[in-house]
Amino acid sequence: MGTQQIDYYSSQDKMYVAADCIVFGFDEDELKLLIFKRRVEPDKGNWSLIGSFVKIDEDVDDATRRVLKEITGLDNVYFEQSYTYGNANRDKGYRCISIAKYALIRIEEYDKNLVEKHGAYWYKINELPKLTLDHDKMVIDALNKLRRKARYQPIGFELLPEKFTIPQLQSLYEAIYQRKFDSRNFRKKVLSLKVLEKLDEKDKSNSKRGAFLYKFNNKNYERLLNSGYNFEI
Amino acid sequence: MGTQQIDYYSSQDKMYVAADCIVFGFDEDELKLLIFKRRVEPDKGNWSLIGSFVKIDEDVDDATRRVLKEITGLDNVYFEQSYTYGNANRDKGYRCISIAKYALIRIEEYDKNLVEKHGAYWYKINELPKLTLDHDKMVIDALNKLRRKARYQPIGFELLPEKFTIPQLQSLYEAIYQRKFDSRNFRKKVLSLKVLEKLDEKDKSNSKRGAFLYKFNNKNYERLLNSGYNFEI
DNA sequence: TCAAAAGTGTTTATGGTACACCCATGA
DNA sequence: TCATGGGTGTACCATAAACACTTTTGA
Repeated sequence: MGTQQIDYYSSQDKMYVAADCIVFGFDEDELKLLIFKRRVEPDKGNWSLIGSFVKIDEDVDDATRRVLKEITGLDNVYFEQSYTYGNANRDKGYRCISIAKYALIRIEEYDKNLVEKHGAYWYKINELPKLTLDHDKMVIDALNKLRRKARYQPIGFELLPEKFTIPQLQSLYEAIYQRKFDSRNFRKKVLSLKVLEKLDEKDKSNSKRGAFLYKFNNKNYERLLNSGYNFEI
Repeated sequence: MGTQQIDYYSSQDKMYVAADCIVFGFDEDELKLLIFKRRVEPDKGNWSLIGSFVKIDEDVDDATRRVLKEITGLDNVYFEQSYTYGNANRDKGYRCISIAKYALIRIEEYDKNLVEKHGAYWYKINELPKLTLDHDKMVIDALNKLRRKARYQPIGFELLPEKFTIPQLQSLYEAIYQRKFDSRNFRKKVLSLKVLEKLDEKDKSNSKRGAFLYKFNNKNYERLLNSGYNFEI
């Protein structure tokens, strides 16, 4: 805050602040979004992102972690801040500012029991139903942020299992950018970054021959980031 | 907001929301930041960004415009959202969430009378004093956002007068990125974008020979953006 | 006439892009 | 044996980077 300290909030009206989460996952070569069918009014039956009001003594990031934990059962979910939506009339009936965060989760780690409990479903990113309020825009914005970020940080790894194959990594990037890449050029590029460690195991779930598994080398990644680079696939 | 509608705000405590502005300007080959010496408690005498609480029925962007208008006397100042700062203890005594915006203004258009009125000063970006609270971090984050954005949008034009020379444009980019560029390569690059229109006038304020003035061609810029590009100087 | 900034071209290096075939294996 | 996905190398082109001298003109 700056120089002004006028009490604008002396009226009865309350300013609500919500941490809303755009939860991306990757599964079966598809980028997916976790959304919820509202089971209470207002807007019962409509699809929505998940979120929660931020408590008065709670960091916004902690509110985000709380929401993600409740929904996915996971601690330490990767998330980044997207935009903050502050139009006075964006919500119905009350003033609510939404601080949007996008999260990336490995679908196979996701606790499936939580789905039914919360009325949650994974939708393919290009088959989404209409969402409530301005949530459609929030998804578009988050996806654009993800795409932009994935260009200069190998963020995509957050969406893959710990061990993954290069064809898997490629199909993830194809899902994020919604276009095909040449497999020779893709492989050349990601290997040139030297952040992948080849393992002795193969994953044979997709082919008879099997594809070598790799894991992500965090130490080399740090080095890469500090030297400043650009993914540019 | 998502599925939860619990009333976390039933206590006396209020959640404040502020629109805080990181105002960049360009002058005499230097990138500058507009900051304020607080003349009231708390934190009297400390340097601070400018901001205001968001009114209950006011869009956050409108609050930003209100602040910028009051400080600079200008309508239609260019601004972008930076981060939202939501730590519970980031402000003193009360809970305040800060939605940070960075603004770019042409210093010569700035109404100098407003400086004294608000206790405002332009500081060179690399000679800033310590700012109050987390405002130092807000400036660093905003500067990084500006740098990143300037790579894929010719955002720098917002900081220059309507008519400007190529050496001026270069020194702006040198101020933003804090490094030198080769003048031949810089000129080649910006002219290749075809968003500059050469005028018949010269600016002789910096040399006897004078440098041709250019203006920014908005139509070509739109075309450029839609075709997707990357400034990459 | 000279100091100081404006303006101009070419060469080299790097990295992106396009492109087609062989390999391994389980069914 | 064959269908399927995994894996490899090369040639070309576009663009970034490095680099030095001439021009203009007011003082």
